[in-house]
Amino acid sequence: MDEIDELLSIRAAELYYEENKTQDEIGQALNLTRWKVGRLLAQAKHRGFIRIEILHPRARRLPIERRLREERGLTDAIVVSSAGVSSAEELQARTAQAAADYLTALRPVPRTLGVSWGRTLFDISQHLRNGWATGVNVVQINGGVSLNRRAGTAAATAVAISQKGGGQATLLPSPAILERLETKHAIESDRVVAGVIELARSAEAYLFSAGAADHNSVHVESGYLAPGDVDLLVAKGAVGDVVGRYIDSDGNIVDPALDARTVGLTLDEIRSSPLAIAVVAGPAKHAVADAVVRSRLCTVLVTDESTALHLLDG
Amino acid sequence: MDEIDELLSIRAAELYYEENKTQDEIGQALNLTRWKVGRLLAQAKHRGFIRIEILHPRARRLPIERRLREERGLTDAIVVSSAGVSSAEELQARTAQAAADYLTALRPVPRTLGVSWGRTLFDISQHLRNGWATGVNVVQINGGVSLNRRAGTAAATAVAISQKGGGQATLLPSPAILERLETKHAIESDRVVAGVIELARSAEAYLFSAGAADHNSVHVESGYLAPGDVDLLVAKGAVGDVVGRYIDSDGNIVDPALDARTVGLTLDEIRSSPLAIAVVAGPAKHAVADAVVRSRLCTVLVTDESTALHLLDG
DNA sequence: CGTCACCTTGCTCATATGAGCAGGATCGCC
DNA sequence: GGCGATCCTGCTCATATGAGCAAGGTGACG
Repeated sequence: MDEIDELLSIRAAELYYEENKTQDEIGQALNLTRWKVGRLLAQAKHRGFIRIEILHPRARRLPIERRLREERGLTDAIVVSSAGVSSAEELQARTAQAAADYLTALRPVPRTLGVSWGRTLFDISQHLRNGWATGVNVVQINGGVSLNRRAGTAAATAVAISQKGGGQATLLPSPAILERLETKHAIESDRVVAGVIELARSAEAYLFSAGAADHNSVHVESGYLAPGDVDLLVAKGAVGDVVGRYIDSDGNIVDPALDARTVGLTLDEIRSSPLAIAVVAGPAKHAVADAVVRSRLCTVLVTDESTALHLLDG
Repeated sequence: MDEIDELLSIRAAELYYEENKTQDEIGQALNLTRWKVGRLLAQAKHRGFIRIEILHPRARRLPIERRLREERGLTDAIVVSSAGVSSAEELQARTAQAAADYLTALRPVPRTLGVSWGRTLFDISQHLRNGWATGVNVVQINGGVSLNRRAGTAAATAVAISQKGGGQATLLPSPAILERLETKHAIESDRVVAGVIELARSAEAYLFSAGAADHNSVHVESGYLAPGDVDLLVAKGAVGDVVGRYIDSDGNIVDPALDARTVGLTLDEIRSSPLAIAVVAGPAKHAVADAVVRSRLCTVLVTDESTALHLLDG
């Protein structure tokens, strides 16, 4: 295609897309046959001169979703558009909304849904509509009795999801991480706790997010880890955590001793589930998202466009 | 349009624009008739959810051009797209290219073209192709013997335009601004200078740019004005200059005394021309561009998208 | 509860567009 | 300059889309 044709294809595109002329009219205006105009427009599209964006908070990027499914072996992928996003909060909100939409549309409806907790999960619970399902019971899959004043968001999350879904919530009455291994064993042998974990193991689906390994982590905020602890984990290769368990870029546990003191389902238990929905968004979580997908921790990923593109780059 | 339809229109748009499905296929996928799908897509477009951009250095914004013609009374307007522009230089280059294109396509071909000088005009001269016209003579319309080492760009500009257009250049051998009024009168009464100005008055078309009233001005760079002089002009309301004459936002001469010492056509002489092409681009020139268009100094404007939108906002 | 105005829906029909093909131009190669 | 391969052009025909219309549904109001 020479320069003259390239220019013509731009003129044609202007008339077609901005002025809503027919290819025939454009042909008359530019002294071309309408077939030539059609070919010029096809060329312009093919060469990437035409960009079509859908500007809407609920817009998704289907081609990227397909690539994620095909190239990264996911059962399903939901990628929200970043077009026109102004703030990180907006991106988070869009992703949470998309996750809520996905849950709502999920068939068959899981009778029991295992959930983690955190900012993302809380947002999802808030975006779910009342009556999004009927009879969906929720069970926590990792410890989450918070040590600080924001105590209760973990519980509130599970309760909101279950109530809006017309079911019951079963909370895991345990801290996320215990200081001593013995305490962890003791708690796990508690009849109630053991029962909840057993129920969690039998859940038909899991819904969880991932945290970045930095000082903004909910584990730091909740007091389970000190900022210095996180630094140590990062030094050992941690990129983030899933259900409280810190992993490296290959999805392996970074610190087995710490992991042994963490209450909840193991990563392998989640990995073996036929339906594990991970919701991960934001630039800070690119690395964890990659680890989660690489190590097949999830079968379904809900994320934003730029995170998705990051996954596909690798 | 309720929320459910809005969402459907987004889903439909994704399938239509990103997945290239037919409206019929979309209908099957979403359980709608194809007519409903067509209406949803029309709604999505109408509501501004669909943005189509032409990404190309030569792309223009025809709807904005039309608005400029209709709302600001221009004979013609050329607006280059800002989509995908990374640097100010790129914007300047695009605009210069568009101006060169406009000149090349201009019919009837002007026998004599009056030009000003400056960075923009130089860029235009460089973007013109050899043989862009045959027999176009060029005459300078304002003084421009530069006082510094970059002397010669003014002359080079006029010569390049005329040579590539198969004609002769007539230079105005005078400084842009003189220090004393008497000197200005003396120069103007010089037979050669008077002849050139007479020729300039008879030009069939004018091509000029406008400068912002700031320290980057070519007048400062060339030594005709000191930075402090510009500050004074700004204090008097100057927004920029056209052919060396500083104007306020209404297009009026800001400093009559200074203006009297400026050699070249007057603004009214340019204003009375049936074809006066102004080329003005860049955020710094929004104010001058507005003054130029408001005071009808030009009949044709070549500019960039954001400047054009600025003009239409007022 | 009836009536009317308005909006939505699913259609028919005209138009716009894309696929595929045959003839003709263009180019490299000898 | 001859020859074949390739690309380009303008066509026919099938398909996709938008305009306009009549029927049905909805809601406001008496």
